[in-house]
Amino acid sequence: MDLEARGHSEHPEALRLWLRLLTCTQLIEKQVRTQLRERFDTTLPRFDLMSQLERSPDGLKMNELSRRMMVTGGNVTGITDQLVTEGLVERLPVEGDRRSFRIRLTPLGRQSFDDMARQHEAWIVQAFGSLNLAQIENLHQLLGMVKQQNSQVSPDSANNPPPEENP
Amino acid sequence: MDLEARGHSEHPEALRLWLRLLTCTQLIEKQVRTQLRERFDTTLPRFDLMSQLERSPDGLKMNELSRRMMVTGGNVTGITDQLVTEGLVERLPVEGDRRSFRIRLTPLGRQSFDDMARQHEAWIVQAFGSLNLAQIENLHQLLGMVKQQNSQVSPDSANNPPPEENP
DNA sequence: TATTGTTATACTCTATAACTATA
DNA sequence: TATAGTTATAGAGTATAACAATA
Repeated sequence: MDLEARGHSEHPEALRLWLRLLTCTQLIEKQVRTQLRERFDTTLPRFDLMSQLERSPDGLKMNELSRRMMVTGGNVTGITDQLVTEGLVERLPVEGDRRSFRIRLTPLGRQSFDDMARQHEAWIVQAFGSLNLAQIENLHQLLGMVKQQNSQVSPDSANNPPPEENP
Repeated sequence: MDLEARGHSEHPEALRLWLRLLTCTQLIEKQVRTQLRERFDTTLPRFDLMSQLERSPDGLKMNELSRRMMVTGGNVTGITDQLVTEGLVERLPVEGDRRSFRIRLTPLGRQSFDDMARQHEAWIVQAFGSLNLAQIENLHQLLGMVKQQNSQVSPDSANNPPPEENP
């Protein structure tokens, strides 16, 4: 766990910050992936897709899911296929465009997601348990500036609208 | 790019922070991976392995590399094999234990890494370009608390020493 | 017996590009 | 001609477990 050994520059502040950011994310992400696998026999991308749908009761189109999850369309098809097979999501027609679908959580999928989300939140609260509320909000605000900067220079920024903030 | 839609709790501060942290890391990591591939025909784990070695002129043993890179031993063997084939790193004997090797950068590997590291730093400076120095150090310090918290509860914390800080 | 490292294997995730159907 | 989604493929990345050599 010494990713931060990568810092070696003469102006190392940004580099050190990046390595620490990466270390923190990997530590937490590894825990989340392990728990999702062991407790719910699922994966982070599957959980991610379901959580996108949880916020959109009317469903989302494939290309919208692809944009939000930051992966290409073929992958969304694959993950969606799995979840459809398990009865957790469904493809619904879009009136007026027979090429498109709305992907939506089924009642079973919503129940399943709610169970996972409750546990997931507890893991995350634990992960940030050493910070008080002011520190959490300070971090959130600073990372907001980082997010904005890197959304603008993202490789396909020409096609994508800027990232949306949620209330 | 709406990973943050995953926040849905009634006590959402930690969750929102996590989703933003994940988004920021993914945005920057995607850029770094793409650049490493396009400009240097290499990958992040290869770069990571070389950067670990760059800080240890006498080399590192396989299990130490495995620990620092947070991946299992078999993977380190595979990446090391690639880099040995390309003449970038070498396996040297460890006196007193014929089971072990020291993995070390070759002169060619050091030169290659220095080239990449220079570019890499520029990408990272750009990624955090919207923050001033005080904000960078503030972020670094707050994430230090997160790192410490999650190193302690890491799945194999029984075997691993706590994370090391670099000067 | 325990440890170091390797090999073999399988699976998830990903991007790319060709393809089908519809607009 | 363009767009929405699928299929096919290849490769990265990872974990697991069995294995060999040495301690």
